[in-house]
Amino acid sequence: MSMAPAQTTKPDRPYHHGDLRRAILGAALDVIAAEGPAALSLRDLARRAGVSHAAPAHHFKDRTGLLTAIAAEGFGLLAAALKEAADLKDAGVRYVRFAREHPAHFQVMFAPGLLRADDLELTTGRALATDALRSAVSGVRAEDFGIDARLAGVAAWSLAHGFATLLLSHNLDGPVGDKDPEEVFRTLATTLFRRAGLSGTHAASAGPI
Amino acid sequence: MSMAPAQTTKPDRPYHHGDLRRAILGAALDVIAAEGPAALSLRDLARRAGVSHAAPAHHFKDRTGLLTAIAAEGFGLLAAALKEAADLKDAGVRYVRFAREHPAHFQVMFAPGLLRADDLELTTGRALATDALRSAVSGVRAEDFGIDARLAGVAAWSLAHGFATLLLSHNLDGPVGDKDPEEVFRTLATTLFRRAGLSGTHAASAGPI
DNA sequence: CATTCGAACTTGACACTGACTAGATTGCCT
DNA sequence: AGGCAATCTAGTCAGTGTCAAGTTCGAATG
Repeated sequence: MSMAPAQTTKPDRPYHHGDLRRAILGAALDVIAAEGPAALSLRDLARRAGVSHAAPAHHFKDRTGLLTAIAAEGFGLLAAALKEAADLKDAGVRYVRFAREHPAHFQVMFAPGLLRADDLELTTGRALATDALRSAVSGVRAEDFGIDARLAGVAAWSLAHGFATLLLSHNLDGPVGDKDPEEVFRTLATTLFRRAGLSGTHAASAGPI
Repeated sequence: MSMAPAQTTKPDRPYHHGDLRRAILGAALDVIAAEGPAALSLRDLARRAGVSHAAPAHHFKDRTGLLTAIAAEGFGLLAAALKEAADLKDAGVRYVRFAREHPAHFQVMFAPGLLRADDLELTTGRALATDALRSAVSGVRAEDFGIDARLAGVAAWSLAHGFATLLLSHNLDGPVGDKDPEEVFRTLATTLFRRAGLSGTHAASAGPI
């Protein structure tokens, strides 16, 4: 939201913006959160930052590059959030919280058609996040669940991802109402995973990471 | 571009295309399934159908109208598929199958930023689908599940939607591998919902949360 | 301190897109 | 047949992403 159009009398950023990359990213996140990735325009972002229309292209090669940078940053943030999860259920709650706190990142992260799939920062960020997710699942023992632990991870991920996605697309406004979504999800996950032996209480032997 | 005789070579569609609306829809579904909704261009669709660049605008007012029509059609198809579900788990399997068989519809249906929210066909289609989903959940009894039946619906929908979404975005290529996704989901749903009393058969009641 | 050098940014241009308008063509209906 | 409404064409306008070439500035180098 930087309101400074750099209108002269700005000795520290007369020509160079100073932190244009961050300014563009921030504006892009605002637009995406409000109107979706489709409504994003590089020229509009440049206008908001008070720079010329082609300035963004110097920091992000093109539109896809900007989206890819956002997705990579999102995976990094998600990995950091998941890394501190106590157990699988907590990881799910953190997943939902991440989607609510960073809706723009979340949307872009799972829109592969908008990203440069072979980007280095993106792939490493994604690897970090999947590692964090995998370690959260590591506390699950196959005999407790009845199926492959990998499948338990798929189940947990699907539940959290579906809940987060439906939440962001306003498809749960009715059922969830004004209740705290994270609390609703916690109830859901507890009920579904409890009797399946995934409550995480007795699986403390396998620490995180 | 094209000179005088233009398309010709098509005796059965000299001036009027015959079924341009369906042709545009079909081409749009192909493009979306292959490259996502962002890569969709009305002019490109017109080119594929061999008509002028403004012809699609008569059938769908604008780009948003086209996407909205696709979403409405998708909700209708989904409602039809869910209506024949035997129980909640079967409904989930059908949900996943729908996403795999109609990936373009599925993507657009849950991208509210691309749609005209107050469109009549869209809202009625969505109502049909949610009714079908609700009736699939109606077999669930609260005392069997430990929580509100409405929340059971949210859980089931989240699981199926998350699985389908991750599948379409190629995030489950590793875990699922070459196995049949619907079979994997059936296993997942069975394991998660069995002990929670949602298998479709009556299950033993148990203590609350 | 002066020079150079490269990164950050600007300017200008091109092809493309969605949206709008007016007009041409066609099939259908009475 | 005549007319009418749906269908499609053709032209235009503003907006967009991207490329190429210039311009400005900070900082390292001599």
